[in-house]
Amino acid sequence: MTKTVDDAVAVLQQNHLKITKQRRTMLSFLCARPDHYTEVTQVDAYMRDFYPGMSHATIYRNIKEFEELGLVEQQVEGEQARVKFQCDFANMHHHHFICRNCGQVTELKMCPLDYFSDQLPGAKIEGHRFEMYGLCANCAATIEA
Amino acid sequence: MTKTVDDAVAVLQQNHLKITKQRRTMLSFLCARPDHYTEVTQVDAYMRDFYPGMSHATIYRNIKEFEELGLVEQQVEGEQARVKFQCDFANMHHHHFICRNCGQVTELKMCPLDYFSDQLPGAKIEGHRFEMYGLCANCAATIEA
DNA sequence: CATCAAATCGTAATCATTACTGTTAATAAG
DNA sequence: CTTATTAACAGTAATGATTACGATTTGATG
Repeated sequence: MTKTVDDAVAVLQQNHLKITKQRRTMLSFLCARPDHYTEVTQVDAYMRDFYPGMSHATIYRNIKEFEELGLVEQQVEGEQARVKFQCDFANMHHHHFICRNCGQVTELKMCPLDYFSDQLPGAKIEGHRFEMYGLCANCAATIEA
Repeated sequence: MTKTVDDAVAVLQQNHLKITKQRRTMLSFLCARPDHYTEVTQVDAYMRDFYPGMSHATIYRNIKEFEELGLVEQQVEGEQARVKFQCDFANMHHHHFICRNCGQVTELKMCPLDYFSDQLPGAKIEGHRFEMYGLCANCAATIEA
């Protein structure tokens, strides 16, 4: 079920987007960090190191396009945005637990929406956001020691 | 239980912060918009209109201080930050449903954390974020018509 | 290979937020 | 009430992420 760079490139093709070496490198970079949100500024720094003189605009535009295709997930929380390779393009609805130490993402099953919708009679619920953070089991064990 | 500007000012006093006319005006502005998140840029615009030549820094600094005292709630979602007068300084744990049309905030009872903690054995959950948005009952009825 | 639209570059703009420094004014003590 | 102290403020300018734009390059297609 976990997708690879080639899977992502195939999606680009299917949508008549051009396969450039920059895009391939970006996807490769993101794909190498599965289950981790990476700060967009770090993606930017890496790309501009890899392709000296690469434009900021290109990087941000590509992230936006990748997101529209479901290849990555973006999160705009506070200061700067973060982005994560979407290992499962199927776009299943899910929520995340994010470890503040190692950055690992755990997908949660079940959605809290079910428990709340009956508190809002008449309202039309269009979306929601749910996220948990802390220390994953590994880091919790390590740090406590 | 709903707090007023004077209650907020009292908190400033208790914490040995000075009561300036700027701060009073800010709190008054925010207090007049209960259950609504206001964009910080709008607070900024209003204050600089009220006190021509007022400094951006003062406004942002005050919001941060108000937040530390629990007088307001801040939300940094995407583009610009939003802020809301905290009618209940008691800092009870709760979540929000936010109407995208009128901006009304409904506080939700019950916290989804309970339903998820057992999915993360060993992890140390330090925080979470939950939010729902859409149309409140009033707006849903009006817009549908 | 030739074509053409899509991607990219490179520069500069935008815009929210913050640093910094000298000045003002709220508070508490006399 | 007067004064001393120091937080709060004004004003200017910086920062830093993100985007606009015009010129150039390059991937896809035949």
